[in-house]
Amino acid sequence: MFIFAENSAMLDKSHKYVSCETCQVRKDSLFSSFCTEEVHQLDENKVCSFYRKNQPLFVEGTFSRGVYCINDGKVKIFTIGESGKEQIIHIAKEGDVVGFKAMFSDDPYKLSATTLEESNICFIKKEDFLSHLESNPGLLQTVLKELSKELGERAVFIKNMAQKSVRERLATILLILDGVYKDEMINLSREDLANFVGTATETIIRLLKEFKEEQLIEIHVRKIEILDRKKLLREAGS
Amino acid sequence: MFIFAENSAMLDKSHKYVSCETCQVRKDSLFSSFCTEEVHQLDENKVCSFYRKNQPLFVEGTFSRGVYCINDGKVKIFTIGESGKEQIIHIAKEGDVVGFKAMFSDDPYKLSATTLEESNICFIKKEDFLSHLESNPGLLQTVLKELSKELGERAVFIKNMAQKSVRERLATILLILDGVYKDEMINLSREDLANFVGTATETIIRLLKEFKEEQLIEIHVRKIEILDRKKLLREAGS
DNA sequence: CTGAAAAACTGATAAAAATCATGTTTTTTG
DNA sequence: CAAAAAACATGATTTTTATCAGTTTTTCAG
Repeated sequence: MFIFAENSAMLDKSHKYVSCETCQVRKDSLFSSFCTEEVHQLDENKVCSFYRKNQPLFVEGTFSRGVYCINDGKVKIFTIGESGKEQIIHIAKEGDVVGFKAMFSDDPYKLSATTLEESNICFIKKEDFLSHLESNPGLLQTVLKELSKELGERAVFIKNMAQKSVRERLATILLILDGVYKDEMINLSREDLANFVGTATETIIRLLKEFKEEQLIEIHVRKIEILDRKKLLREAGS
Repeated sequence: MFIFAENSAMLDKSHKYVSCETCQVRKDSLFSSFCTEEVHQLDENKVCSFYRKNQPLFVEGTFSRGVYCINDGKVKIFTIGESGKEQIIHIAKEGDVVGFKAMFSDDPYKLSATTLEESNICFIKKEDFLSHLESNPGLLQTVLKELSKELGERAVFIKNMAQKSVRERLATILLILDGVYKDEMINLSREDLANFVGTATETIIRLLKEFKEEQLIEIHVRKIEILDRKKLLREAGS
């Protein structure tokens, strides 16, 4: 009975208790510089929730009420085009804080965020986040740095879309995903991959087959294992 | 004689004296919230220079020493791909402050900036800008808002590159340039246009001809006049 | 004012990738 | 557990856009 309960708890993240004090991923999050007192404050005011796969955190066009701190799981950040096709801009993982860019303007979200797998995510109210930002110059510094970093990343993304072939872009994105999924295997649908690379699903399927034949990757049903990072980097053309 | 001198001065921006106090474009710049004292301080420490066409303000890979405030002129912000082809990310105009994103990380510039025409541009040292930022919460607010706005714009740019045809992208970019060049005609080389839209120069030339035949634009040698913004917006597909 | 260089333009061809149609697995769910 | 749905896969075809190889026009320095 207890063994069942334990197993169940291991699979079902909804029962996992998360305190900011002991949260392992906080160490390399926006909140890494927080002192004990601040962590305590964060802990008191946050709301931690379990998200099923494909649950939205926020939707473009709505207004920000706070930020989301991912304790466990993956979240795709995307925008929807005229035709209804998603364009994935970024994939956030454990330790990432999501949705704080929308808080500095009075404009609604320009992007949507949806979980890619079962996730544990804490919500911090806008007012709490902003008050931390005011009282903690370190946090402000980190936020400015992060904004600047993302601006750079998006410029590179634009250049890649403009100048690289689909094959090169897929290689590039696979390497990015390798960093996101770390020791796990990449676990994205072909459609999501296509919406990240900016191409058709069929093209992704064909190219993955090519990469597999060239021993750059291995495919386990739907999960992708990177076999040869060096060659893949060469394929990425940069 | 005097008439000649006057005409010459009107064409030659190098002799135009610019004080922050009277600078017309400061009103809608990052520094719009500055009080008299702050404007005075800005004025004392800035260095105002004349730039010829195609002069670089900064080059990717080098380190930031301060920010550039465009009093008059246009500046392209771009990054260079593997093949040496530029990808233009943004075109800055009078009143824009350029290069401040690179100041919040210790990383080198990820983008380059070069004048597109004769320009008057003031330089503000990193330390001066940062000290203003520290003492003026309004400036910080504006900076955060600007960073957030640009992040949104780049996400839209990525989506456009991924999901729109070259024709739609050209229409989109022409409308953006219409805003940049305001009452003037758009004055960009076909190559720069191609590097902004993310396509080949020949394709741009052919599409401009189409747009001209469809009475959306008029071409005066190299300058482009927008005739029908409404139709162009429809062509842009959003 | 002129000649060389740069930019703009044109047409033909090739390559890349989208689209469409259809079949096969895999996953989800009652 | 079986049926339905969703995701994955493959082949044929079409469209878009890049590339190449020129010509003409414009710009600019001397």
